[in-house]
Amino acid sequence: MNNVGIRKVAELAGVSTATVSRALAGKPSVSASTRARVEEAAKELGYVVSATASGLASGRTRSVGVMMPFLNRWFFTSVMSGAHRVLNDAGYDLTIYHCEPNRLDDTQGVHNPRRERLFQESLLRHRVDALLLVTLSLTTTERDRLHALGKPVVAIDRPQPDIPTFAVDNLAVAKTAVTHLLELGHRDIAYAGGVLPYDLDFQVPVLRRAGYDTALAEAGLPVRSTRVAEGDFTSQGGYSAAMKLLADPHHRPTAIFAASDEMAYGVLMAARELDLRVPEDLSVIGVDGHPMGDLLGLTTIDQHPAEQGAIGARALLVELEPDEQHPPAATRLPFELITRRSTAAPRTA
Amino acid sequence: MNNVGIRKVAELAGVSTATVSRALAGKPSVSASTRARVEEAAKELGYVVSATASGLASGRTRSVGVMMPFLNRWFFTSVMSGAHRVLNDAGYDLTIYHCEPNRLDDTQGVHNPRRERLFQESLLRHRVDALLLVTLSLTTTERDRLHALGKPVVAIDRPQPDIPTFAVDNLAVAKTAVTHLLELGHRDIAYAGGVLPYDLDFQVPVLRRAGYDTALAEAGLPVRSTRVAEGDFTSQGGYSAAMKLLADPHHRPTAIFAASDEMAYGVLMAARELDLRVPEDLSVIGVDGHPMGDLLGLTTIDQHPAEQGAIGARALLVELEPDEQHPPAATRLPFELITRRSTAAPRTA
DNA sequence: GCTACCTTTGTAAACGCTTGCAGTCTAGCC
DNA sequence: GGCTAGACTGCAAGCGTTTACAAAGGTAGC
Repeated sequence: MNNVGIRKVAELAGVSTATVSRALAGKPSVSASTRARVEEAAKELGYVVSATASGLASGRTRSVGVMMPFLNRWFFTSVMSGAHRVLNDAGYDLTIYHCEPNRLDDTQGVHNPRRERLFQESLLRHRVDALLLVTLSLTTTERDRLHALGKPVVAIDRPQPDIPTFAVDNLAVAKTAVTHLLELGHRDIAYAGGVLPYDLDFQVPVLRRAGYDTALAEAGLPVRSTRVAEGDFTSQGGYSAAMKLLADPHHRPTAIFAASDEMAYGVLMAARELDLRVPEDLSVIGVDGHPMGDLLGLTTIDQHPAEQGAIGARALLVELEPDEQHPPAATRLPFELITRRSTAAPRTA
Repeated sequence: MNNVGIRKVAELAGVSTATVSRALAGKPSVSASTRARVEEAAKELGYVVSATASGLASGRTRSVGVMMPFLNRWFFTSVMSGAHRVLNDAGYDLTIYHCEPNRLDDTQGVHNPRRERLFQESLLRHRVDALLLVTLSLTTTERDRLHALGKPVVAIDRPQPDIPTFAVDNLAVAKTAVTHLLELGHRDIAYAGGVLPYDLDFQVPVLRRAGYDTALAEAGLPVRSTRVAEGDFTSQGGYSAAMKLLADPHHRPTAIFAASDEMAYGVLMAARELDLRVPEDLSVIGVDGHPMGDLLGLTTIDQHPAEQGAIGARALLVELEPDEQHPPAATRLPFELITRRSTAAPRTA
């Protein structure tokens, strides 16, 4: 394949392979002149360290695994994208592990062969130095296996016991959204909550729901069950939730807080279908920062998913490269209210 | 880390490491009883072959690289997702390479350090056994470097010289879309074409445009420049293209063929903003099979992106494992007209 | 001028598998 | 019964780096 090995470089540079290795790895104990000579030789021969050989000898692969429940949904891939940028710039490759969701309608200990193989085989191959979990719920067994790997692990968006997690303060996010609506004068605000069909512990939706409840309570407003509906985290889910919330033409909420932007799109569809104008008849606010929100004029809480991935990645780098100087890690993730056309004061206010 | 090596398994099973290796690799020259004993020993010890060691010794990493210009756009990640399923089931991991687009507004030979590093370093590390290129335009130099790797390479969606490519027949896709509109009775059909801001050779949009032209020509209709507009492949792009196409209130097309579903969403927005009802005042058809199309009632040509990824992956597997029995590879990719609410006969028909 | 120490480099032993080659054993054949 | 082919298995040499340790060459202090 690549017939240029470290030996040829060593020969050309007139040093030993050990020195080549040290020079190319940026080790300090190499004189400037030697390092220069080695680098030039390497460039001339087009030499690049073999990942497998280096990995075997050093025990480090310079590769990080990203585990996610969905490989083609915007939020998850945005996180991945942000992580990729950071890790790649630090010289790491990304390997993706698809951790298939355990569906709610399955029994807890359901036998999912792919997922099982992931934890019992793939991860044990030690192809990666560290793992980034994106919005994942793990069983105790799975968490144990992860810890047994003895590698840095960081979770994004969904806290896991014993795993450092980076997530926005979902309660605060929800409160911000609802408060925005309250400040516009809304008093009858509904919540289109997200249910992950695969989620075993509901963190995100529960917290957002709690934020909704809290904000209403603080405003002295009641939380009514007819003002809460659920759907999965897609526009379809948002649509069906909205259809429920808006079912009674004589008693409709004046605003809907949707647990994600894609759900909010569904709410917009529903409103349109019911001939409700947004924001005149109904205000809508979402969460995420999905790119189509701009065009649709959707007010949202942007939680900067790519930035979340980047932050998680930096946290891993801190552990992977303790010598390096790292900027202090942000622990509380930023979010931001973006006001667009879909929210306004209620007509009857 | 993982202190169970092949030697312990060999001891426990009472055989040599060579036999363990062969048994676990599924080589034929191992007796059934020995194989069983080895497998049991491995399971008991929780032994899994080390990826690096195996890779170094055998020269094969059991990992495939996926190169894409965008890491968080639906089409690309759907392809990746389909490929992942197939490859993972075959025992391969996926490593992602972000090949940053060379933007159109750059000079051709633009110096993009990340992209350069990808071709001059990352790929040379031989971390993967094969490569899947998703909608990528490469320079000659880059293609040469790829070939120099001596590894199986397959491209999806955008033909590259000397690289086996799997793509839908974009001309036929466009013709199907336009023909659908013609059959509904439309005679004034516009094209909201996609421009990839990064694309250097325009394959997809050009072919779709050609299909549009052909279908019109076959129907004896003229192609007018005022009926063609371009935007990037996003809903924003579709929106601005549609705003141009629909600018003259007295002379509007009765239908718009958008080069992607996301663009079609933008067209729908534009129509709505102009108080045009869909499909009464304007029919809209897209291409892709994006999941939100269902809710939006968008007629589209589904090109099954995940299936494209799967097909590309299978093609790689054929080359990676010549011994195995493989089903014959599909070469022409399937697509499918999905009729929904956004298209109907024109009112004036 | 001698010692002690630091910097830089080389030597060679891993790292944990895979695989060509050779050897053993069994069974079939004449 | 001797011979051969074939089926298994083991031996040991890599695979291409990294890195602990040793060695060499300076430098500075006294």
